[in-house]
Amino acid sequence: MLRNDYPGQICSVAKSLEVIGERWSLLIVRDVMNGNRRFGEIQGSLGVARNVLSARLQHLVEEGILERRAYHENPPRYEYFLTDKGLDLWPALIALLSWGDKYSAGPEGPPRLIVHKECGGVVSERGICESCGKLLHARDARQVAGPGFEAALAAGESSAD
Amino acid sequence: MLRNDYPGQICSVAKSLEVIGERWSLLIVRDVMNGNRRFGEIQGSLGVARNVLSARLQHLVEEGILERRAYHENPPRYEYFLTDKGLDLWPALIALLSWGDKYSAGPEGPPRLIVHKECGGVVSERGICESCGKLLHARDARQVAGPGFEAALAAGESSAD
DNA sequence: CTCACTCGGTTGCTTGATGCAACCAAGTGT
DNA sequence: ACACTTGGTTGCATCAAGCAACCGAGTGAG
Repeated sequence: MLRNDYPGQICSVAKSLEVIGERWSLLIVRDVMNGNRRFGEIQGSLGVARNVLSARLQHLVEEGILERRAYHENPPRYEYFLTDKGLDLWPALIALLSWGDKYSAGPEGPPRLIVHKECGGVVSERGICESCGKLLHARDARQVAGPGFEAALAAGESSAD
Repeated sequence: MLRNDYPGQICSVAKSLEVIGERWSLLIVRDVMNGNRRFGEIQGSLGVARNVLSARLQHLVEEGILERRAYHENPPRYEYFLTDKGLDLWPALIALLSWGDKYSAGPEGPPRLIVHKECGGVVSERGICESCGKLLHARDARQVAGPGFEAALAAGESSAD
């Protein structure tokens, strides 16, 4: 039995986890969403083992979540981009980010904030702009350093952005 | 290095995944949310190995996501309940469910639907009732069989509810 | 009173995934 | 000519997951 399947489950949560539930997969998607597109960038940012990253990227491409495009021929050099299917993982990432912020952030506040590109408002747990009230999608928002960023840095964690 | 940590990551997504990113953890939370509270029920529903389930339940209790209560003394028998921290994972589960529905459901439609208890409306990807427009939380909704349920059953998957 | 069964696990073994370091191929820079 | 970069692959050691067997304390059937 493979590691990444949950046999006999009817729930779509299980289906989702079969695709992006493996260790590192969701963090790779998040990394690409934040602009890290190349093998070396992602590897450096996450600290994931290179063989594992290679396997995950291949899997995510097969699943239609990432797309691999050559930015240089000979020697071939590639960049990874999110497809619409990959971008649709944004609400799940936002939900996990918010949960982590709520229960793991230090007293300084969350290390990262998601802001609405258009109006600069902070994006809520449900992916709604707290300033203008719009329901957002992946392309409408970007990540910036939050109030707890410096503290997290000082705690010996790498910048990785 | 432990399996469940992502060292050097400042992002709260990584923090969340350190807690609920291990295989089976999120499905256990979902199972308890759906009313499976006992070891045997969860084990039968998920088909997870008993030693792994034991380890995950213990971990989730330590993390304050589940609470273990005795419903019978001598021999001790326990039930697991979600804490507020556990219930707060609902938006993330909804997001993953919706993503799975969108990309893995058959032509019949999703196998499960989340409905608003109060008005019976279907709950959207962001945990908002499509009927009355309210922003919902875990206790406001419940899971029911969806249009694709029978098809999923016929596809040889277990009922597990 | 005994035997089978339930419930909530634990233990031991096997298999498979992950982490790490070394290596490689095709350029580029100095 | 030699080191460095990029995007990997390969081999090996370790750790986690799956499986089956077992256990302790009751409960129900005959």
